[in-house]
Amino acid sequence: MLQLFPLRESILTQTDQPFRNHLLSALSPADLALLGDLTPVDLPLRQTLESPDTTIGTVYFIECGVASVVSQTAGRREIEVGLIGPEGMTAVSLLGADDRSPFETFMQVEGNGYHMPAPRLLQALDRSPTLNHVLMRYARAFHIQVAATSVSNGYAKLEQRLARWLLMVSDRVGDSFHITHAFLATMLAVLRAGVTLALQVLEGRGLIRSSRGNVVILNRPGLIAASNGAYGLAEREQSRLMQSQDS
Amino acid sequence: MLQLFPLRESILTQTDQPFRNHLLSALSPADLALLGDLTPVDLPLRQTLESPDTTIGTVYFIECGVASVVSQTAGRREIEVGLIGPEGMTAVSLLGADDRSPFETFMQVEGNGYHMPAPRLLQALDRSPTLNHVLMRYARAFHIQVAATSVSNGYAKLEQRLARWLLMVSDRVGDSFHITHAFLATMLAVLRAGVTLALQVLEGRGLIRSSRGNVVILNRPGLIAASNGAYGLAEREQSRLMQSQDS
DNA sequence: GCCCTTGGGTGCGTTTTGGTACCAATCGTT
DNA sequence: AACGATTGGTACCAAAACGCACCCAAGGGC
Repeated sequence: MLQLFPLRESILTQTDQPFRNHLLSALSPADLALLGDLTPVDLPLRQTLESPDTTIGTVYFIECGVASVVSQTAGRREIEVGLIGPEGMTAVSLLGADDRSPFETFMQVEGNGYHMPAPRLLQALDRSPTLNHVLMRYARAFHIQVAATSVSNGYAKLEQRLARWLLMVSDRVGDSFHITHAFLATMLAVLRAGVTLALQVLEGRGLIRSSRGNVVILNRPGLIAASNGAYGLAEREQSRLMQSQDS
Repeated sequence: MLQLFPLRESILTQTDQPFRNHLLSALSPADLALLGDLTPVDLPLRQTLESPDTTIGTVYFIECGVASVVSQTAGRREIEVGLIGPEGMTAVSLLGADDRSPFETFMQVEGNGYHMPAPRLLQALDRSPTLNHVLMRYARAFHIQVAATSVSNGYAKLEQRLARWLLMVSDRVGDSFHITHAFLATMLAVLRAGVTLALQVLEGRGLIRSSRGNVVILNRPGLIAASNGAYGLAEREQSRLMQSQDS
């Protein structure tokens, strides 16, 4: 059977890899050397990793935690367009021949990772086709994720979108994590009260457990079913795109 | 003042450029030569340009018309994730180190363009950094457009999303075009009746004129206002990304 | 002309979500 | 222990969208 969640598996399994970040651990020693000094950093809640319309100076590789890529809408509201965890990196713009992004990226679930100067990454990309390939494939997976979010926003009900979001986060940080209803509401661009209701429904079905500021995933297949197809596409594609470099 | 719609302007203005496609007309003679035989093709309504989960064999450069990139959702419904016109090309996946896409691309407003074999494009990309740069910047603009669609799907009302869609199409084919309510409903993943209502509202305000199978944009600034911020971001970014190669 | 297909307009009840407000529970701090 | 801030639960009404169903109108082909 096709392994659909290599991301999830590797996060939950203790490995002897030096890196928990999938990109870093997929790179050859030569490519890692090209990246140079990867500085370890703590990534506390709400820390900004990338500011809108600003030249990107620093690239982050997340080892643990989740960052959200959000758009500021006209009405000052925010909405999430993408989500980054240990499977990826920030600064995907740099892989698209751009030096900035109209979106903001900040930590949604605290953790840690590495960072490095953006120019150094560009230099390394220029010199190593293999590095380029690995990161490019990740960028591709990220773009598909964004498209899948668009689809989800377009036709899925709140409850289904919520289920998808919880699954995506649990893929990246495990089955238990800290998150508030208000934060969730912002990311999904819905009312906080609506999130409360939807969480209660999911909890009523035994799919999750929710206490003050925390969510625990209890029944993953059930949650996937509850997402009604909203969850899955991006994850299959991510898996497909990463396979070539895992083998 | 910053020219926000170079795309639109160049479509409406008769030029002596050999190509109406922005990418092709931005390429140097050397890069064009590298692409080799660009075959002219008519692109009738509903013609498939790219099939989901299938190796991409052909790349299309649209000269006139609009193609939709759509996702097939769980319930067999379709929803648009992106839109391609004379500013761009299909097969953006190829620029992301991928050979396929989970989405389908087909003509939404008929027109014509050029096509070429995908392997030839890959070869050319490999040989010309300048070609690579131009197409990469377009891919970047496209990805931002997809993200903007996600935002629009997430928080905008039907009427605003509709206004955005009409504006995006008019940017690409001019102020009058053929489209049915049912098609619009599918693209926006809403009920056909809802589209009828929303079109009537827009028409009532004198922003458009809608007759059987046709829409005419009458008041562009008004429509932009009606989109309530849903339209604009992707277009500004497109403009920014294309500037470097226009100069 | 006539039929038939396609596209558009409308009505109505239901479901979902938005908007707003207010209260209760929990937590950290003083 | 007391307090304030954060977080979660709930209620109520309005707006929006869904899901049907049904009819009308415009065009095309015969």
